[in-house]
Amino acid sequence: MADKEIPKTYDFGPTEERVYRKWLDAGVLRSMPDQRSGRFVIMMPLPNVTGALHMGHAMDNVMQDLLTRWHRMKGDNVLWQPGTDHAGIATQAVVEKRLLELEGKTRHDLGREALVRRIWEWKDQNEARIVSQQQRMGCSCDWGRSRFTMDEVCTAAVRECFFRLFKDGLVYRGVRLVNWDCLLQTAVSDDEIITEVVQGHFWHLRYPVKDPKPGEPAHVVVATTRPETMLGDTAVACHPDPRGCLESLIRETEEKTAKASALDRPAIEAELEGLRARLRTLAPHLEKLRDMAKDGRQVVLPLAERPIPLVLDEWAKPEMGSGCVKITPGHDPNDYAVWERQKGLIGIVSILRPDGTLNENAGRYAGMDVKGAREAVLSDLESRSLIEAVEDREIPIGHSDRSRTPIEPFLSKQWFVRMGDREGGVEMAAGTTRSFKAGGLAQAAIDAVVGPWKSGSGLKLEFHPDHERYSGIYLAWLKEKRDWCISRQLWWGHRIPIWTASLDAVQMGRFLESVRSVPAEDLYFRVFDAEGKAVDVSKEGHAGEGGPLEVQLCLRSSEAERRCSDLLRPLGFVQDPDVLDTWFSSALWPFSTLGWPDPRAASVNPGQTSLAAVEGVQSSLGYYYPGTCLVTGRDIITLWVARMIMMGLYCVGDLPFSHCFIHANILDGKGERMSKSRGNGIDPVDIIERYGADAMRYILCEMQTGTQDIRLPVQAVSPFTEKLLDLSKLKHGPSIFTYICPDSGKEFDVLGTLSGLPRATLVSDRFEVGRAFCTKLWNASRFAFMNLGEHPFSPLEGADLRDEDRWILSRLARAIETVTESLRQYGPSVAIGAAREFFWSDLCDWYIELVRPRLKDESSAVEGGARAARTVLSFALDRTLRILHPMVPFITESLWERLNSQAPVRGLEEALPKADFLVNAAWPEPLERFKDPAIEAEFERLRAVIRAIRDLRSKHLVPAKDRLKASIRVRGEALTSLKRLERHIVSQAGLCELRMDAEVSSPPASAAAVAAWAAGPGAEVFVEGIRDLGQGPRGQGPRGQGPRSQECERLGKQIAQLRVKIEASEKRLADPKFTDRAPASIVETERQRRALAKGQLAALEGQLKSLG
RNA sequence: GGGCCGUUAGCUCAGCGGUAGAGCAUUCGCCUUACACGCGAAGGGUCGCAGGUUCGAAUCCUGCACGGCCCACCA
Repeated sequence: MADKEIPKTYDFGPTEERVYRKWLDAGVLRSMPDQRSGRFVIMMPLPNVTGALHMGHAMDNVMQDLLTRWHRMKGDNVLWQPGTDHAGIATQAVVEKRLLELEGKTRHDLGREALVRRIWEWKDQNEARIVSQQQRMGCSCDWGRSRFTMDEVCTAAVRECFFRLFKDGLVYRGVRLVNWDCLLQTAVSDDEIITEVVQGHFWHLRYPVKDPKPGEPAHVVVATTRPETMLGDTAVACHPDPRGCLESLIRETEEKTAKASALDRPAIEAELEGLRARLRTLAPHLEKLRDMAKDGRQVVLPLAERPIPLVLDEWAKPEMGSGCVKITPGHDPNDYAVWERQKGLIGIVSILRPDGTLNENAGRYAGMDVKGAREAVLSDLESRSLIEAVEDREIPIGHSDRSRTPIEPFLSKQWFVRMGDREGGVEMAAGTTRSFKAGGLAQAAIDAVVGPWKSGSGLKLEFHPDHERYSGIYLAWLKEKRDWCISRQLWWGHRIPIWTASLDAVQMGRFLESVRSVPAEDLYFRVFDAEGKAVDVSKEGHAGEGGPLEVQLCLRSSEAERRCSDLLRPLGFVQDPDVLDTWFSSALWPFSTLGWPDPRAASVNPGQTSLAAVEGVQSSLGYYYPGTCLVTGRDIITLWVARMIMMGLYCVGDLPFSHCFIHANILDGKGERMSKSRGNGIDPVDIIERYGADAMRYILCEMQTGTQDIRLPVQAVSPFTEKLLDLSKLKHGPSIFTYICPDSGKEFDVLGTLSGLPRATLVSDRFEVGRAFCTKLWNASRFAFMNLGEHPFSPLEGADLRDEDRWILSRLARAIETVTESLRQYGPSVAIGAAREFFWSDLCDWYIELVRPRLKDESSAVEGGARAARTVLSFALDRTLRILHPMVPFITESLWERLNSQAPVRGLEEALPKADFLVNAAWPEPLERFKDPAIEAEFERLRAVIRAIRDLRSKHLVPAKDRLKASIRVRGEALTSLKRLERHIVSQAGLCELRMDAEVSSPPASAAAVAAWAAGPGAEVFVEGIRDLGQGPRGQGPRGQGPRSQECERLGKQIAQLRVKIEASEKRLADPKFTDRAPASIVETERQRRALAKGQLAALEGQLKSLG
């Protein structure tokens, strides 16, 4: 390929497209089980089909691609499983919202089937966009295995898993207080709630005592932030021992006071005083109430005019409010707990309908929404003088993450997975060769991290890069072992495979009869009586004689469902209308995608890779499970990681992955988390279009330094001026999503949703650096291509290598080692830093400059100079492209093509195996034998000497073309070494003459010679023939002083610094505590340091003197 | 309220017991035929504050301030 064909700048756009297409066409990204034992399996954290990807996803995807590409090059059989998540609630919410906005319809206008069809259409559009974003980033997943959580194969896994859980008694239905989203009308999990603080009030209400006896209070005061819930009150509680409770609190606080710092003391003392006052004034009152409660007395619930009991419960805190608390079990989780303790004494009332309006239990307030009811209740209480006081207060209120509406605690029937331990334990992976016993599901996931347990294949779960920290988050969540509410009252998702019917004795008989004809493994059922107690119908006399019984029947598969439908329909069985929590199907992702429970029967989409075992090839499940690594952000540890581990162990009997790499979150310039809805989210495609995919990947790798979240200052491209505007410094328009362009004064929008305003693209100029790197790589390669000629390979012998060749090979060996080791330790930043350092600072800045003369001078080819230089250069470029490929795959692959065409055979002593594609070329072996600390030290000195001369040139404003005379005073081994490398000093420092000797004297002062201290003890550099500083070509220095006085000032400063250093050093060395206690090596370095500093001081003083 | 994390050069971050580092930005000089998305050189930090441990602390311990995250929650 001729030089002219290489363009001067790297055009990333077309290259990226072409290279990615090439990988796809060649099928190099496909995975297939084979004989290799080295495997690397990553399950992509499935993006939600609803959202387009942002920078956070880009980080996640690039980290996975980095590891995937590295392992592919290492020769592992690699599977990166891509796919998307149906994201039940989020997706349905978006589609419903659009339906309402665009067509003015609700989901009920459409009906279940039609809505679900709409959502499928929506999913198809979005999925395509996500896949295209990932491909543009360079994700090397196996697209031939792409899955969606509602694919047939995933659905089959969901049913199988649910069936097993149900049969094992780990799934149950119960009436519980759940978090209710009144807009979407579904239960949501704790994890889907975000707390927002709002300004609210704290109302103190009076509840009249029913038939007060003499000496008893006429009313009890309770306080609430939600007065409308009083309609659902079923009791008022006070503490069983208010005095004792207060006294022990006072004791605790006294202890705290004793330990408190002076700063905290006043606050604690005030608290203490408050408690003492309560003990004096309130305790007697509370004790009276306690006695009344013991006596079974009641209060009258105002407005409802319903008597409710006064009960004793420790939930009532004597130190707070009035000391009494209203109990609303149907609408408050704490009160619900009180109800569970006191079921015999108090009732439970729900006053809410699923849509958030009040129901008939609310009497005349029925039909009002929460807000309206609150106003009405307050005004009615007010008119009866039942409000004792109102305080302003900030109240944290849980909001649904999806609908942004306040969450109501709501009593409803839901399905749960039992997380806690069970007597006798739980059989994990029952019926398989990997089965084992665990205390419970959560405990199994805990055992995976701590304790002696190991999986059948010897695995434990390990977090990176900070196991201690991240396993802590994981364990803390799991230890609560809270049951997992898996039902959602949505239409989009996996429908719960349970059919229920209420059967009388006769029907039960018919049911049991017909079920007998169904294979036992197809279904499982449980029977409950009216109280929800399990009934064993196999026993005589339990088949519904006492009234109708509820049958919960689980059908194992869609075939079983088809087979049984004729049997069940006549008996009135109906399928549960709810769907499963999205995380239920995501929890199965690591094996549902591989065809569990039966890869042979797993159906895949047309054109996709079969999961079944075929001739000579294992099934995908058998080969790729257990997988290797999960890459994700911190917030997913509890939501997803823990659940995958549990389900992997429960269903398959081994860990879905044994490494969990937690990467940083991306924040904006203000330190806020990046997200589309906040208007600070960057679309990776915008970055790719502006800077290139490799530039983006380069920066993302560089930013992944450890556990620290990363700030990425965000700029808007002004739609008016095209200039980059720093978002954190801009003034907002009327909305927080609009900004004012400072140059034009016009307003723009960053979301693209505010009609009428031009939208600004969000980018970040941090990516400039990545683009610059790619350009540099392009140009260095271009230099190589221009100088390699049609380079035929012939083996090198040791004698062919010159000093600079040996040096760069040693540096290369080190770089390969560091990059490999850093990748192994999940340290992308260190890896890319080492690769960059080698490539830019060693290869480009020095090696290429040093061999330039050899490459230009064909005559030196006779002695092997040019040939060796070309061999080493092509080899170094080959290795550089390899170690960079996982980070910047596109540009390296395209350069690889060119390198292959120009120097198809590369190597040093022997030819290396050829590789047509870099994507699956071998990862570089360590070059142990080329490591040479001695030559590296020599080059360190060489570079220091050259820099010293360049410094002098720069200070004295010597034009680049002027050749100077220099001399170096140096002795011993350093002299020998520098003599050997003399030609490099001459060429790199721009000299015409160089003298080096132990006895070189400084040139006469009249020649305005200057000395500089160079690297290592005892090397002084003098340059002759430069202008006196007082008569520099410009006359004036940058600060308006003469260069001479400026230089004097600089020298003076350095001398002062050195003196301080020497003084400190001497003080330390004079201290026997240091010389006795510190290790000898440290003391020795300190001595050397002092000697060095003294030498430098002498040199600098000499210099200052020569300046006059 | 409980827990976790952070605070190092103007910015973004490394370093985590032995002389304060990188990239960007800044200043100065260069269009030296691979590269001005570049080359050469320079300046810039009492490592949030206060104590303690140590011969020695950015690094370990304690407290405080500020910022962030997670969990629980004030009825």
